[in-house]
Amino acid sequence: MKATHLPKNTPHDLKLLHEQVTTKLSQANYRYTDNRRRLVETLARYGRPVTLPDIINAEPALAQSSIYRNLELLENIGVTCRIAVGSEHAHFELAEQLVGHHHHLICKACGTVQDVHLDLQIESLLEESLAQIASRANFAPLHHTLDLHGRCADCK
Amino acid sequence: MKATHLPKNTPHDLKLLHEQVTTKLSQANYRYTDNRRRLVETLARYGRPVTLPDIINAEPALAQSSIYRNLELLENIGVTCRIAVGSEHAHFELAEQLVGHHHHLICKACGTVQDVHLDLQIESLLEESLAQIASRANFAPLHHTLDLHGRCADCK
DNA sequence: TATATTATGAGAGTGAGTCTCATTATCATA
DNA sequence: TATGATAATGAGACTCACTCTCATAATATA
Repeated sequence: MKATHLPKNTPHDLKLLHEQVTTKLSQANYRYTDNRRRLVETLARYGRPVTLPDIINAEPALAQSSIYRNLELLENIGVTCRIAVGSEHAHFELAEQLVGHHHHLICKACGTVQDVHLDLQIESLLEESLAQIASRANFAPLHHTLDLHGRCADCK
Repeated sequence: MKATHLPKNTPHDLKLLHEQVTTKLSQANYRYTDNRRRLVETLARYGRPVTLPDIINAEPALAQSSIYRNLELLENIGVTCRIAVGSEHAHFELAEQLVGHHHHLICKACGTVQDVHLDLQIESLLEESLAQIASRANFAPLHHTLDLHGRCADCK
């Protein structure tokens, strides 16, 4: 029962991931092409938000335009997620509905983003508090993001 | 003692704000030019993160290149802050050391960003928890950001 | 006032991301 | 397994937020 929300990138997990993506794609009448498999697998292997150069570096055969196109398509069906961390490149990772809710450590120096998990207790307190804030502002909340900015182990 | 961290945009507060900015600028050997005053005042008046078009809309006489240049300069001395919310334009607001620590409600539809404040108790719990996470990851934390994404009162 | 320094604005330049369109791959049905 | 319809791909043109350049203008100090 521990950390079932963490991607482990073992063959078994990859198979499960592919099954989930297959379902989501077919429900939306899309095909799980080789390009899309490689893209999803690359994101799973990195296990953290990556930029387009990161993806191309891992899969040089993929065309830039196809990657962007597929990242958008996959985002629309809840497989992928795009995050803006302020660096020149956007970052992409697997959606929370696949890898679980989490937060980010963002390095101001090298731009690398790392996934972390908040204590469940504080997480629920936080959600409660945010729900209150939202209702006070007449705001319809969808999800929250919590980022810790600083310097990573390599850069500090 | 209530909400002293909130900008109120009254003449008195503006005067105080200008004094603080004057100090910061002169400490860094910069001049508080008319352009910079107008920029700071515009940000104060909006009271929420705004885009470059927003600024030009409020102060059409300011040149685009000067605004960007000054926003960067002001950010470097802790007057201004740039945030990436994922929309096409970056957002800018007064730095937390001037207007206090706060968080954002981000509207997925219109892109507007609104400032909100978290319960002090939860805020400190959160900070504690983040400090733990950081030390575990050997990460040197500087500050955190917490955004609630959804639809604002006008768009929902 | 003279001179050095800083700030400004117009517009050229950069580059991440998007769009186009001709080609290729895949599906459904006979 | 052919055949036509649809979906996906890739190369490169294009967009546009943002940055850079450089000549001019404003300000400070002597």
